[in-house]
Amino acid sequence: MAYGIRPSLPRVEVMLYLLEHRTHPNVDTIYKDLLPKIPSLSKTTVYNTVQRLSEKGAILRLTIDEKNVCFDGISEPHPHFLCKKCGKIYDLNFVPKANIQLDFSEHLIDEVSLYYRGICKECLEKMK
Amino acid sequence: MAYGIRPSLPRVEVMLYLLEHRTHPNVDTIYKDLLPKIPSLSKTTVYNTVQRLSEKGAILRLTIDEKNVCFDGISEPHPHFLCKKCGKIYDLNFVPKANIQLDFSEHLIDEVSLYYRGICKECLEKMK
DNA sequence: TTCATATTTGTAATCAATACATTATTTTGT
DNA sequence: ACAAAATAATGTATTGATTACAAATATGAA
Repeated sequence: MAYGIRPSLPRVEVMLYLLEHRTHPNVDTIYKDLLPKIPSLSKTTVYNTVQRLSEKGAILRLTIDEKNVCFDGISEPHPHFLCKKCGKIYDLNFVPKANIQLDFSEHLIDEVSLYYRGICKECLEKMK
Repeated sequence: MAYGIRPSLPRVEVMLYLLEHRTHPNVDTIYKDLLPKIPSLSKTTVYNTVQRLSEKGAILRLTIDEKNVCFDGISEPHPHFLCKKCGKIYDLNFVPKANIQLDFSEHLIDEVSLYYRGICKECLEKMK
C-alpha cells in the first residue's frame, strides 16, 4: 500500500472496503462488514486503521454527520451532501473552484471540507 | 427574540452569550459559563436551546471539531478554521463566492459549511 | 382562574471514541 | 536463522458528549 503505510491485512481490507463501498461508512459499519471476512478483527483496530489512513492522506475523514465520523476512500478533496431525512451521504462531483482554497487568513491550511445538507433527491421523490 | 422563538431566560442568555463570545463554544462551555448567572440552568436546557436556535436559523451549528458540536452566534454563513494544535476555531471573514452555493446535484440544499483545518497563525508564531 | 401547551430540569441511558495493557507479528542487525 | 526491537492487533475498561424520558414549572388563551 502506498502512502508509507505498512500493508497489514486489516489496513488493506479497510482500504479496499472504502474503495468498493462509496457509502461513506462510519467505524462501526466498516467493522461489522469486515468481521465475517476477518474474524479476529477488533473495533479498536478499525479505529487505529482509519486514523492512520486519514492522517497519511489515503482516505478522507468526514465530520458532516454530527453523530459520528465517516470515511471516504477517495482522498481527492470533493464536496459532500448529507440528507437530513435518510442520513445518506452523497459525493458531489464537482471541483470547488480555486477561490475557496485561497488563504485569506495567515493560518497554515492543510485541509478543506465543503459540506452541504438538506433533503436528497430520493427523499424528495418519496415526499411527492 | 426574533426567529419565532419564545424569549425565555435561558434562550435569551444563550443567544446573548453566543453574540458576545465569538469563541465557537460547545454546550459544556456555554453551560459552565452561564451557570453562575442562572443557577437553575440544566445542561439539557442548553442542549434544547442550541437545538432550537440552530433549527430556526438564529445560530450556526458547527461540526468542524469532531469531538463535539460547536456554535456560532453569527448565523450568516461564513467559513471557519480549526487549529489542530490549540483547538481554537476562527471565523474566516470572506464570503464564499456564489459558485459553491450552486446546486449541481438535484438535492434540496439548505445548509452549506466550509471548514478549513491546519495550524493557526498564533501557533505558527510560537513554533518559530 | 383554569385548562392546555410549552419549557425547564434532573436522572438515567446510549454509544462513539479513547486509553491502556497484553499478545502477536514483522523488521533489522548479527 | 535467531534474538532484540519496533510495529501492529486485540480486548477490556473508561470517558464523555448526547439523547431519552418523566416530573416539575411556567406561560398563554379562553
